[in-house]
Formats: sequence, structure tokens, C-alpha cells
Amino acid sequence: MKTLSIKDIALKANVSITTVSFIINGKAKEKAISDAVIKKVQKIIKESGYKPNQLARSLRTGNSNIIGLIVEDISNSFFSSIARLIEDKAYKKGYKIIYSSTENKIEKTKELISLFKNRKVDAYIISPIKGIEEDIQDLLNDNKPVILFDRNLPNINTSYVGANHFSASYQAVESFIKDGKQNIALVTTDIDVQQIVERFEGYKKSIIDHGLPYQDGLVLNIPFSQEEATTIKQIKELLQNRTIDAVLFATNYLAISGLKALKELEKKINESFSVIGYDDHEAFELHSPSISTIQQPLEEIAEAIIQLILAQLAAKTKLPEQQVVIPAKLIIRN
Amino acid sequence: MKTLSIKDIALKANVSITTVSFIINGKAKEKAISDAVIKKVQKIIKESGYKPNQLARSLRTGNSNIIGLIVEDISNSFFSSIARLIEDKAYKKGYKIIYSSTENKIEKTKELISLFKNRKVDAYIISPIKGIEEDIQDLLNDNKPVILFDRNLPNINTSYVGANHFSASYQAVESFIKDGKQNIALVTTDIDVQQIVERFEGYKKSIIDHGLPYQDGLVLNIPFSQEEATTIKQIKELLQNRTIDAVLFATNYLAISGLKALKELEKKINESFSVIGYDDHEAFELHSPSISTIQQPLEEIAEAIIQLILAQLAAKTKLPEQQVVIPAKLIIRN
DNA sequence: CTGAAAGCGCTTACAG
DNA sequence: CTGAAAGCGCTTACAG
Repeated sequence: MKTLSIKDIALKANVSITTVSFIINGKAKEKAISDAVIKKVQKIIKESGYKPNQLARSLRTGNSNIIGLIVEDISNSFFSSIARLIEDKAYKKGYKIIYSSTENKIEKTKELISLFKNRKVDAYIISPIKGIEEDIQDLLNDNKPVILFDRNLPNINTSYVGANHFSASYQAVESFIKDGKQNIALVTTDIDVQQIVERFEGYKKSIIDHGLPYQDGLVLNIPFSQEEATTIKQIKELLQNRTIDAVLFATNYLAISGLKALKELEKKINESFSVIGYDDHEAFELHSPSISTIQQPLEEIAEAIIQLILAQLAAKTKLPEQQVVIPAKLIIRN
Repeated sequence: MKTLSIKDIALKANVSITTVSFIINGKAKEKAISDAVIKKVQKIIKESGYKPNQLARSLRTGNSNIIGLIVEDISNSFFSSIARLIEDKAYKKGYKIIYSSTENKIEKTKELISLFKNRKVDAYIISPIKGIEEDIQDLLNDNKPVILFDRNLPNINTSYVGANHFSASYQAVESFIKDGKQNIALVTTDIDVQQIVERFEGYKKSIIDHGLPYQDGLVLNIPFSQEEATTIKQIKELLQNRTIDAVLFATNYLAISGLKALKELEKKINESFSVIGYDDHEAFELHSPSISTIQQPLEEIAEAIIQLILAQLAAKTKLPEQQVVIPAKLIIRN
């Protein structure tokens, strides 16, 4: 069961490995290999089930037809959905995707980039955190295409795809206010990334623009890696200690924790108490009542990312960077 | 920014690449390299940030320190949790995991195996489907460790880790009956894998053992790749056309569709109508009322898998295969 | 129309 | 105690 090499095929076909290589790589015509030889070699390849060793190919050519996808947490449905869409689209162009989660840890992210680099990944799609600017710059200096998404990094000159979180959370708060809500809380996370900061700023600006007082005490910052039990406890405390008639959750998993807190408090969502979540989650629609949410158009985001990356991969020279900002939509469910 | 090779290090250190290689691979002592040389070379490696090219290393040694994980759907929380646990454990032993989803498609699964083979993956963890027996046998003949999990394949002689689904669904039905339920439905999927068949058989046997009539019409087989909207429609029809006072769902995503169907029908879960799900889902606990469920002990399963795979990887000879069956637990929530 | 040969970056048996 | 050389399986510039 020794696995076959190009040499074995060349031997069987009684031609040189050069000829076999040209045929495998679709360069037969260009190299003017005779039809008879092409047919013969293809037949032998087919019959023997020979598959070129990708490792050797990558080692020689320096590229791998692999795109690396680095996200916060691949088990979060926002990221897994994007990953799935990108994978499908990339596959059709002959690229495979390998992905991994950073868990918002700088060290882990650096290791991942280094690992992918070592495996000669052709291009990178990264949902970044602060502290890895240098590593990304190295990639760029190395002429590797890098697309940032979901979060931008101010000092990096590369393309970015993401939603407009400022205006999304501005609108969410506005919809609360139109419903007559006065004391609107925000439950968010403490990670210092643009996308999260924007959600806070949209919240704050909307409150102020509509003539309500901004209250620091209504904003709860949850540490990212905190145990969920602690998060639930903190949300319960917020809800018990303050007069609150509406809550905006800045991420889907915070909203889930929030719903658990409400359940434990036996506090109902109704005309006098509203909730809006972020991104989507299977539990939102199923919940009684269904949970309204700010949704990012996943398909559009995935499409924009893959377009940019394929364009850069196909180009010989560096393309001008683009900032693609896609509006998020407020979905009101009742 | 040319990336460094072992040659560059050898040059800088003024030694041969052989010596550098020995030092990198921890064979310096064994090869009796002098301490002075070791220190010097290590210093240069550190300062230059040199990382060995894994592709070249794999090409030469024939192994990659990568374990391939092939599951039905990585975005299902059962599989993503297992993947996460395995990843952590493997990482500590110097192995990386790459994973991908089969979506229960034979062709896609074959392609994945072939892809992983091409990338010289050292070992395989597979949640299999029928129709890939030959491909797995090829792997085994090639002396690659393969662990099957979640589902077994009768004619393959390799280790397996999974839960006892027969007794789990037997118990679930028993608990319905003890609660006075008489007309118990099963919503399951049509994929022909042992794990799903067992769930059906446990259901049927439990009904018969407790003196109830088994009714074919109370078992709904949902095609795996069917649109969710259709699934919800079929579940609604079942519930409307039949007298049913309890439903066992054979997978977590079917339970979610079932809950959506109940919501659309405005049918409440209460003393006279019960539901049990399978595996877990964030929405189960959050639901009002919370949904009882059959849970597989993820940590134990992951632990068993990784133990078996690491043992086989460390062994020079083929280890005897083991069938590890772990009991699933019925979690009653109210 | 086709092939011999160099080289990608490593590891390792062999020699000294 | 250390190194020269072969070889893993490919691709491609060059030659004819």
C-alpha cells in the first residue's frame, strides 16, 4: 500500500516526471505535449488513483491553496455561519479554509498566525484584537493578502469588512425610546475592539440625542473570559438595583446570559420591559416572547470578504485597500 | 523579509545544518553535541525568530503532528464541544487538530479523508457514515490510527467511543410512561447510522416492555438535509393529526424544530404534554418551561477518544481495538 | 514535442 | 564531537 508518487506514474507511462507534472497541472497544451501522451498519462493517473502530494507541491511553489480564518470563537454562531459561507465560496475556486479560535487572547492569536505562516497559508481572514498589529504588518510586508473583518485595526493598512455597529445600536436605543422607555441599560463586554466600542457609542449618543440623561450605572461591562454564572449574577444585580425598562445586549451570548438572569428573577419581557439582542441565536426566536435583535447580514459580509481575498490572490500587485461597511438591521420580533 | 531557513542558521552559527537540526529536535545530547555549540545555536535561533518549515519536515519524516477530526456538522454544539475538548488535550501533547464537516454526505467525506491523507495527517477521529468503510480500511491498512466515535461501523476493526443510546432512549420513554403518558411520539432522522437506529430501538422496546402498543404512525423520520421549514410543517402535522401526550426528539436540532412547531401551534408543554430532547442546546434550559434532555457526557467522551488516539500514536505496534461505551444521562428539568 | 537537473527546507544514516 | 550527502515529492527554467 505504498502511496504512489509522480515518479511511479512516469515509470508506468514511460515518460519523464516533467511530462507528468505538466499534464497534472493543466500545462500540457501550453507545453505542446502530444494528445496521445496526455491521454495515456491521464488514464494511468485515473486508474491508479494517484493524488499529488500537496506538501511537496507547497514546499516547491511556496503556496498552499489554503486560506486561514482566525476568529474569536468558532463555536459562536455568528462566526461559524460566516465560516461556512466563506468555505463554500472558497471551495469553488479551489481554496480550502482552515480555521481556529483566538478566544481574544493575544498570545494564542500570535501562535495561530505563526502556525499558519509555517503551513504556508496563502491568505488570511482575521477578526483581530489589539496587540497583534505587528504580526499582521509582518504578513503584509511578506505580501500575504490579509482581510480584517468584524473589527478593524486603526493603524493597519489593509482591507476591512464589517457592519455599522454605531448606527445599529443607535437605532436599537431609538426604538426603545419611541416605545416610551426611559431607563435603558446596556450589557456589553470589556474587550477593547472597535466593533464593541461603536456599540457603546451608538447607545450613548442615541440616549443623549433623544434628551435622556446618560447614566454610567446603566452600563454593565462584562469581562470576556468570565464564567457565565458570574455574568448572570451581575446582570441580576443590575436589574434588581436599578430602575430599568429596557436592555440592549451587545453580543448574542450576553443576551443568552441575560435571558437566563431574567428567568431566574422571574422577570417577564412585556410592554413595560423590553430587550434587544445582537446577532442571532436559535434561542432568540424560540423564546417566549421572541427576542428582537440587531442582525448583521452574514451572506453579504461573507461575500464581500471572499471577493476581496480572491481578487487580491489573483492580482500580481497589491490592490488598493477597501473599507466595506455594511449596515446591520434591527429585527423587531413580537 | 525573506523567511529564514536552517541553512541561514547554520551559516550564522558557523556549523553544519546537521548540527542545527539535531539541536532543534532535541537530539543534541544523544548526538553528543558540545554544550558550547548548543548554546550558541540556540541563541541564534532565538534572536532570529527562526521557525522550522513544517512542510519540509512533514515531507521528509512522513508525519505532521496533526490529527484530523471529521464530524457530521461542526456547528452543532455536540460536535463543537467535543472538538474543543479534544483540541485542548491534543495541544498539550504537541498535536494540532484540523476539522471539517461531512454533512452526512458520502462523497464529501471521501474527499475529506483524501484531503487529510494528502496533508499527511497522523491520525483520524471520525464520526462516520455508512459507505466509507473502504476508505477507513485503507487508512487502517496504511497503519494510520483511526478512532470512530458517536457512531460505529460494524465491519471495521478499530476502536470506538460512544454513548449507550439504546438504554438512554429506553429510559426517556420509561420516564414518560411513569408520568402516565400513553401516546408517545418519536421524531428522528432518516440517516442510517447505528447511533440513530439505537435511539429508535430503545424507544420501541421501552414502549412494548411497558405494555403499550407500538404505533408506526407516531414515529416521524425526517430526511437529514431537509429544509427546516418543511420539518416544522411535518412535526405540526404529526401533532395535529394524532393523539400525542409526549414526544422524544432524537437530536438537538430536531428538538429545536419541534419547539418552533409547538410555538406556532401555541401548544404548551405542561402536565398533559411532555417533551424530551437529545444532547443539549442553549435554548433547552432557557425555554419556558425548561426542556428535559438526554445528555452525553462530553468530557468523558473526549477524554476516552484522546487517550486512545495518543496511546496508538505512541505505540510502535497496532494496539488491540477497544469499544468504549459511556452511559448517557437523562436530565429532568422543570 | 519531451527530458535531465536543480532546488524548495528539512532529517538521518553513515563516515570520520 | 561534527559534517557531507542522499532523499522526501514535487515544479520549472533550460536545453534540445
